[in-house]
Amino acid sequence: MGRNKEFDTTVVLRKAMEVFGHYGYEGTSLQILLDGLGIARQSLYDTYGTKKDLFISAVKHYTNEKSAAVLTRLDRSGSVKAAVADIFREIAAVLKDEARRKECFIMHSAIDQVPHVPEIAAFFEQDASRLEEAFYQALVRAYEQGELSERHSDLRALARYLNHSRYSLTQAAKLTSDPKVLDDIVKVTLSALDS
Amino acid sequence: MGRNKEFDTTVVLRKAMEVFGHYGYEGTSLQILLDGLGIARQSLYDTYGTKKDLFISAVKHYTNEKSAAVLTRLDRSGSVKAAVADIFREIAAVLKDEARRKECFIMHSAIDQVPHVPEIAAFFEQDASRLEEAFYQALVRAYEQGELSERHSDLRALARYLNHSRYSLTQAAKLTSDPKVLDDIVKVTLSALDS
DNA sequence: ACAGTATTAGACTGTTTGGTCCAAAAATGG
DNA sequence: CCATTTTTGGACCAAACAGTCTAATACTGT
Repeated sequence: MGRNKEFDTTVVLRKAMEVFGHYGYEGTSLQILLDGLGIARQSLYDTYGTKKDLFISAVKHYTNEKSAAVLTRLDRSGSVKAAVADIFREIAAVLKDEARRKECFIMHSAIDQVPHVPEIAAFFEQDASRLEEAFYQALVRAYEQGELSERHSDLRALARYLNHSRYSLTQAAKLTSDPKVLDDIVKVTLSALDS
Repeated sequence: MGRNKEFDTTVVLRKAMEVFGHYGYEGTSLQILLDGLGIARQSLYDTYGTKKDLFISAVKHYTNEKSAAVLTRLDRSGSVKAAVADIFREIAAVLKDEARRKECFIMHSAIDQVPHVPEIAAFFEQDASRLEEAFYQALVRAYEQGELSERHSDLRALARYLNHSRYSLTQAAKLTSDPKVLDDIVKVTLSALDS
């Protein structure tokens, strides 16, 4: 019994990503936040807790979603190089889409808060090691399948590089609105796997 | 005549980079800023103007310094690949140095402000195109010197990639304190120039 | 000594901040 | 109808904010 929630909490969470991504965590005043979410002050506090709580929830939700997509693709059998190419081209596609790119910028605000919010620091550390390991295992499989040449001696370094490059594309997107630049960066990034 | 300035304005500017780099632009209160700079409130306003003015000055000073170093190395005759390797290994060295890395993080705060401070946006746009062009010209020379193989057909893309990678290393440093990870990323990044 | 400038600490101001509280309206299931 | 819950807007608060101003002190070249 009682009234039902009127808004979809994950839809609002997505709006929070956009707002925090645009203004940064500290740059987002409560008023800006509420305007962006389209809900009332009390609804925010009842549903998500404080501004910081909402921020952490949004960061985690965003990261989990993106990481899950990467893990899924890497776990598919078949060409690993094709899977990695898929992953990066998908990221580029999102960053070139005026509507979908907005929420990605919460990543930038989140990295900003790493030194000040231990919970976010710990979360990113765990996520990064999980992803690095997934890339590494995929690269081992690629090697066994004969997809890599003797040029790729250090698969650990390659795994770290791929995971880092994933994040850094968002930064590039914030600095340029030219889709060609993003495509160029992805193209050269992927060439690290060429023979 | 009259009393002389007691503090070196570029030394204080460097401290500003560290403070803004650590707390972000919005996250830096005037009190934190003054404590970090070690000067009085009035000295700040007399010497640099408002908080935003100081921030812009610090960003420009940092960027100009780093860009000049890159341009100098690229303009040297001799191996271009060696010059590029030098540039990236120097960046990694700074980011691994607990003392020198701090001021680099102002870059992150600066990118944060790109959508909100037109002066910074314009400045970065100009700086990026200048650097991209320098990398491109260097790569053309490398090609003419026989340093590149037929694998490197798109020198424009390679130039954009190198310039982007330069920035992105700072982001990587903010996410990990493991120097090995930075070395790995640099190693693979440079392998984009291998035959 | 003197005029000019720099430095400092602190008072002060009007605004904005994140967060709480309240009360009334609206929806829900029993 | 009724108890329960959500939603909403606005009142409210103490704290923090950026920036200005003042007044006293310290240094400098003439």
